[in-house]
Amino acid sequence: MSENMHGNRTQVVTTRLRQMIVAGDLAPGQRISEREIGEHLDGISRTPLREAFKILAAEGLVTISPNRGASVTALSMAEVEDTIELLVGLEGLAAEPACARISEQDLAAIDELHQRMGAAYRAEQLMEYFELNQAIHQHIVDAAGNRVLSRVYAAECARIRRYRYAGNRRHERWDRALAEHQQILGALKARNGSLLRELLCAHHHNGWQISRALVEREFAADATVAS
Amino acid sequence: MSENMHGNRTQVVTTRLRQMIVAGDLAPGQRISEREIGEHLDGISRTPLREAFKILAAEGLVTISPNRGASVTALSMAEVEDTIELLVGLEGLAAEPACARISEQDLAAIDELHQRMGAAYRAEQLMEYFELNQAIHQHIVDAAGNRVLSRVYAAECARIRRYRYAGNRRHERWDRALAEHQQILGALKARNGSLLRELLCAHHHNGWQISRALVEREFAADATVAS
DNA sequence: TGCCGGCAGATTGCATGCAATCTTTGCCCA
DNA sequence: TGGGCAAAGATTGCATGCAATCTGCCGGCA
Repeated sequence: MSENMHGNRTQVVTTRLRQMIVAGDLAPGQRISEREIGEHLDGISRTPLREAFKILAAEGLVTISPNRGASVTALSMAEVEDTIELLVGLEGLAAEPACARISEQDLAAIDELHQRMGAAYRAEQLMEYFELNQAIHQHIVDAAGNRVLSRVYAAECARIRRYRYAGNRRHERWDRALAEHQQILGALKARNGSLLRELLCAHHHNGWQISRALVEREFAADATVAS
Repeated sequence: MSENMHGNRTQVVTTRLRQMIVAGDLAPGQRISEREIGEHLDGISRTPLREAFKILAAEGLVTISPNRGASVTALSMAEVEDTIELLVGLEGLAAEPACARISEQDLAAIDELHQRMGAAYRAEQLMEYFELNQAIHQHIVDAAGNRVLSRVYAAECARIRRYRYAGNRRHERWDRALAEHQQILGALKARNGSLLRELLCAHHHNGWQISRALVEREFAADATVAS
């Protein structure tokens, strides 16, 4: 099956490492030894691995220290908050054009995601719920039709994904978040840009208030491990 | 002086290549052969070069095609416009917090940049004027105190720097731009965030109207070369 | 003349070897 | 016993070699 493997080892390991970091399989701050991870990933050699590290470093997912190699980037609380503030701002920028430009087809697609998120909520499937939630927000941003905005939004989401996920472990807020999403969808369908912007902003504000404590606890745990 | 060169070749060539691309020494679309550029840059070997390419690709400055190597990313007009729209949006996001948080020291620093930009205008030094202009906008964004916002803004600026520069070749608008900057500085000093946001938005809108034709001509020229 | 197949040169993708640097261990001495 | 130093082992940084792929050219054929 995998006979012809010339030309995409770097690509493959970059994607796998990115997934592992974003999903939290590798803990923040954890050192990644070239040889060690290489043997763990199909016995890949060091060259494509090193290239993957450089890419992920440019994305902010790993940090490279000279002569000391790569480690999973450990963000500070301040950095996570700055990033979330930016993400909210970006969604705000997307709101008006998204309302103006979104197609019926994309509206239906988001609607379906919303339905599936509701199902995940009822089944109490955390991961599924979380990913659908993220997907909905990404789709709204995409609807604005600005490729660069979409790319930046996706990249910054990935960078802090692990931390936000930690902040969603408790589902106390899920029902309220669902209701807010319902409103958001309504504003989008009504093509009311300014309302959509306010709803999105409030949605994140509410969400972050709850998540924050959990994320802080996560930070404390990481600090313990790291010491 | 440069005896001990172990451990930063990748870093060095990445920086040099980035400068060359951003400044336009390498034309958009131009293929970059590993061996060729390696010999041109101190006879560096291919390994650090390839790592540099991966980094610059992640930044969007070069494009890597499988088995065909790296080339300077050639942006479409739409991509440049999307990026500028995003940059304006980001400045808009920065306006309020910048007004709220900027220190007298940073205000003075921006003021000095503004003075120097005026001097460059009178001396008709295009490059100097352009760079000071960019620096002022970056400082305003930085003043908002959101590191992530600053980083994203800087990265996207770099990506389209070459195109914007092309749009500034004519200095018909320089005097008006200077006057607008004066107003912008005033709003910042008065800590009037909403006014600052509007001024910034109008400033870019005006500027882009003028630049656009020149950038389009540049595109036409590039297309001719590329064909 | 125009098109297609295939061969040769060039180029990229990856593995590996060597040198420089870092880390750890263990010894010596106070 | 504790601190400091040195040497060995481990790890990264880079150069280079080889295999896979691409590009361009040339001859053959319709």
